[in-house]
Amino acid sequence: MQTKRKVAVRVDEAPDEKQRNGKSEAILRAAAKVFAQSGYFNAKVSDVARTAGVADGTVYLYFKNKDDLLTSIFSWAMGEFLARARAELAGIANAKDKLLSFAKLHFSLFEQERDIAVVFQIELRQSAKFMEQFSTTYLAEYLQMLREIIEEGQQVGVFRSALNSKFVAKLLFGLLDEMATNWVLSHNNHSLTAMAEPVLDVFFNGVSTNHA
Amino acid sequence: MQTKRKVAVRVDEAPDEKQRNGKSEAILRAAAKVFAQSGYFNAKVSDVARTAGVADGTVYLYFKNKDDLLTSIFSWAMGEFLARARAELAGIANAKDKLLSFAKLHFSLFEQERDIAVVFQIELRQSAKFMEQFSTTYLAEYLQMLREIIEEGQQVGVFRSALNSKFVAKLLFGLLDEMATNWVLSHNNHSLTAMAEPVLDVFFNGVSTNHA
Amino acid sequence: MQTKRKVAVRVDEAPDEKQRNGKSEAILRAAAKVFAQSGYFNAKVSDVARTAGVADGTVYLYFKNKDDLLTSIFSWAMGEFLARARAELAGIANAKDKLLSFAKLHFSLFEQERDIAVVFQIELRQSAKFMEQFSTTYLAEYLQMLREIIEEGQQVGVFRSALNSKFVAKLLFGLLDEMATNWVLSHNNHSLTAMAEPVLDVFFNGVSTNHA
Amino acid sequence: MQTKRKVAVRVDEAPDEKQRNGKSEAILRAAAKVFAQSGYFNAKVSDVARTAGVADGTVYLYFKNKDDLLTSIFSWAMGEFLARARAELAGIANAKDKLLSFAKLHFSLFEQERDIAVVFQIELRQSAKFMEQFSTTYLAEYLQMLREIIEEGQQVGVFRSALNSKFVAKLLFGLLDEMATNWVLSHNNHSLTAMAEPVLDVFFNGVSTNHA
DNA sequence: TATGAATGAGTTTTCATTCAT
DNA sequence: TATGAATGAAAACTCATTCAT
Repeated sequence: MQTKRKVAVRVDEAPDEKQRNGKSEAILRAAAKVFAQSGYFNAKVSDVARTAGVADGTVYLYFKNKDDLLTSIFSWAMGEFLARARAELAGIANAKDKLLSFAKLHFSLFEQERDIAVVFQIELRQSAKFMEQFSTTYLAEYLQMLREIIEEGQQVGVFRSALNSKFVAKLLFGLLDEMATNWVLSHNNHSLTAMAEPVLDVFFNGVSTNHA
Repeated sequence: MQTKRKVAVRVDEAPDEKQRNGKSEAILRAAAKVFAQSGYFNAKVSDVARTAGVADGTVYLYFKNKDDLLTSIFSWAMGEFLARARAELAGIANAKDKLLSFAKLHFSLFEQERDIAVVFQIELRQSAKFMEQFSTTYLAEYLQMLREIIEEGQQVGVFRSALNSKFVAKLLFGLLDEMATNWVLSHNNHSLTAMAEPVLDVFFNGVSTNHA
Repeated sequence: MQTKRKVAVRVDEAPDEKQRNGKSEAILRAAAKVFAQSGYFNAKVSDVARTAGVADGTVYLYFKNKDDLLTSIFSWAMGEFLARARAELAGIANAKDKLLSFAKLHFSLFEQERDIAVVFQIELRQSAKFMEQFSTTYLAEYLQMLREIIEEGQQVGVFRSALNSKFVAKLLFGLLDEMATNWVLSHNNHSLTAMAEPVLDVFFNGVSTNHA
Repeated sequence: MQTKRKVAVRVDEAPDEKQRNGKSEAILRAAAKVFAQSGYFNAKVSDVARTAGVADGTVYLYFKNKDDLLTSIFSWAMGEFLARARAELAGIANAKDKLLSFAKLHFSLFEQERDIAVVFQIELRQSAKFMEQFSTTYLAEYLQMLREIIEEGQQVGVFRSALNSKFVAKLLFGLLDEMATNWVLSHNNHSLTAMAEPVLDVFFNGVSTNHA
C-alpha cells in the first residue's frame, strides 16, 4: 500500500527531492484550490479530479489517498519555500535582515498563492495526526533555519545570548503564524507582507519602553 | 459542514449564557475527552454518549448536533476562563503583571484540563467555519482583554505608545497559542505554565541586545 | 422523510445457539433469496434490505457485513438442519434407515427452501476462505453425525468394518452433495428427495454385480 | 457477472480448439497461480500480467476478459486431461481397471498441478453461471466418458444393469470431486492419488457387508 | 504484437440524527 | 426527560478494460 506512486518518466523540472511531473503538480494545485474553497472534509476527490482535468482514478495513480493529497501539498510547498529561503538568505549578512527577509518571503508567497496559504493555516491543522507529522518533518526544518539565524545573531551580539534559540525560534514562528492565520481569515485585503516589518520590530525590541 | 445530514434550522434557547446543569456539563466533558482522544471527526456521538453515561438520543436533548458539542466546549471553557481572568486581574495594578497573570492562568488551566487544551489547540482549528466563528466571538473578547491591558500599559508609559494595541494583542496571542500547541503536541511532560515568564520576557523586551 | 418507523418487537423464539429475532431472520431469508437470484457478488446489500423491508443501515445492525450475511445463512440453516436431524434420527434403530432418513431430510429441506439450497450448493463455494471456515465448523458436525451412524452400523455388522468411518462419511457426503448441486443446476423439476434411495442403494451395495 | 464493467459482446475466434502458443499458456499458468493464491475475486489482472511477465494490455490480446481467463483455465486443463484419459484408457480392456485408471489420472494431475486443482475445486464453483456453463460442455464430456465405461461394464456383466448409467456416472464424479476438494482444503499433504483405490472399492462394492 | 497510463463506473459501509415509546 | 432501534444519505477507492503510441 505504500509505494503505489508511479515515478514520473518525464523529468520536467530540476530533479527535486520528490519527482513531480506536470500532471502530479496539476493535481496538487487543483487539490489546494478545492480544499481552500470547500475545506478538506467537504472537498470531494472527484472535485479535485475535475478541477485538475483528469479522471477520478488518475488521482490515485499519483497519490495514495485523499490524505496524501493534503500532506503532499504541505511538503511540496514547504519544500519549495525552504529552497527559496535558503537561496535568498545566502546573500544576506545581517541576522536581523535575514529574519526580515525570511518573514517577507513567507508572507509574500502566501499572498501569491492564497490557496496554499489557506491550506497551510487552516486545513492542515485539523488533527493531531497531521500536526505531529508536520511538526517533525518540514516544520522542524523551518524552525531549524530560524534557529540558526538566531544563533548567528547571538554570536555576533545582536540577539540576547541568554535566550534559548530553539525557544525563540518557536516564538517567532508563533508570531508569523498568527499573522498569517489572521490574514487568511480576514476578509479585508490588507497586505500580509507589509506586516513582516512591524512584527519583527516587536520581536526584536519588545513592547516595553524602558530597557533599564 | 462535516455533518452528513442537513440539520433543520431550529432556533433553540438563548445561545448565550446557556444554562449548564450537571448532565449538560457531563456530556461536554465526555465530548472533550473523546474528541481529544480520537479527534473530532473520528469521534462518534455514541462514544460521547457512552462516556457520559447517557443514551445517544439524550445528547440531542442538550446539544443541537455534533458541531454544537465542539463549539459548546469552546464557549463553555472560554467563558469560564474569561470570568476567572477578569476576577483575578481585578486585583492587579501593574499592566505587565496583569499580562503575566493572564498568561499563567491560560496555561495553568490547560495543564489542569488537557482534554480541553487539545480540543482548543487542535480540534477547533479544523475549518474556516469554526475559526471565523470563534475569532469573532469569545476570542474577540480574549483579545479585547489583552488589548485593554496593553492600552493601560501604554497610558502609564510601560508599553510603547506607537504600537497598535490590537495588533500587539494578536501578537501576544500568537506567542501564547504557539506555546500551547507545542505543549499539546509534545510528548514530554514539560510544564506549560513555566513558559509564561520567558514568553513574556521576549514579548516585553524583544530578543535584541542593544536598545540605544 | 421517513415513513416507515418500525419498532423492534423483540419477540424472540426459542433461544437457539444464536439469538435470531424476527427481523434478523427476515433479513437472512431476504439475503438467501437475493443471493440465490443474483449470485452473491451481484447482489447488493440494498437489494437485501429492500427485500427484507428495512433500511440499508438496519442490515448492519444485525450483521457485520455482506460476508457475514452469507456465512450466517449457512450456520443458521445448518444449525436448524442438524437439530432436526438429531431429533428425527433418535427414533430410528437401524443404521441404514438412519442414513436414509438423514439423506431424505437433507434433500427435502433443500426442496422446501430452494433459495437456501442454491446458496449452499453454489454461492457458499466461491472461495477457499469460506470453504475452510465451513469445513471446520458445521460441516464437521454434519460429517460427524454420518460417521457415528456408520460406526454404529459397523459395530452391528451391517457395514464393512475394514472401512475408515471418517473416509466413508466423506464419500457419502460427496454423493449427496453432487446430487444436490445437480438438482440446483438442472432446470427440469425432478424430485431431489426421490434420489435419496437410489443414491444410498449404490452407497450400500456398490455398482458391481458379483460379490463373491 | 463479477466484472464491474459491461463487456462489449464481441465474437472472437473459434471458441473451440483455441490455439495456445507459448505466451497464451504462460498467461494461463500465471492466472491459475494467482487465482489459486488470492482467489479469483481478489486476484488482479495486473497480478496475472506481472506473474506472466507481460504488460497488462497484453493479457487482453489473448483473452477477452478476466472471466475468460478462468474459463480458459478450465477448458485448457480439462481438454488436456480428456485427451490423456482417452489415450490411456484405450489400452485397458477391463471396465473396473478403466475407472481406476481414470480416477488415478484425475488425481495425479491435480497433485502435479495444485494451482489447477485449486481453481477447479474452488474458484470455478463461484457462480451458477460458471457451473452451468461447465456442466454442459467439458464436464459433460467427462461424465460421458465415465458413462461409457460403466455401460461397457454393464454389458459384460460386471456392473449392475438396473442402474442408470448417467446417474451412476454422476455419483462417481461426486465421490472423486469430494475427495479432490478435501485434498485441496486440507493442509496436511496426504496423497490424493492413493485415494483412488479405496474410493473405487466403495463405489464398486458398497459399504454393506452381506450381499445376499 | 506489445505497452501501460488513463479511465470512470459502481457499491459497501458508517454514523449523525430522529422519534415512537 | 430519557431511550436506542432504525434510518438513509453520501463518497472514497478499486481495478477491469481501453487505446494511443
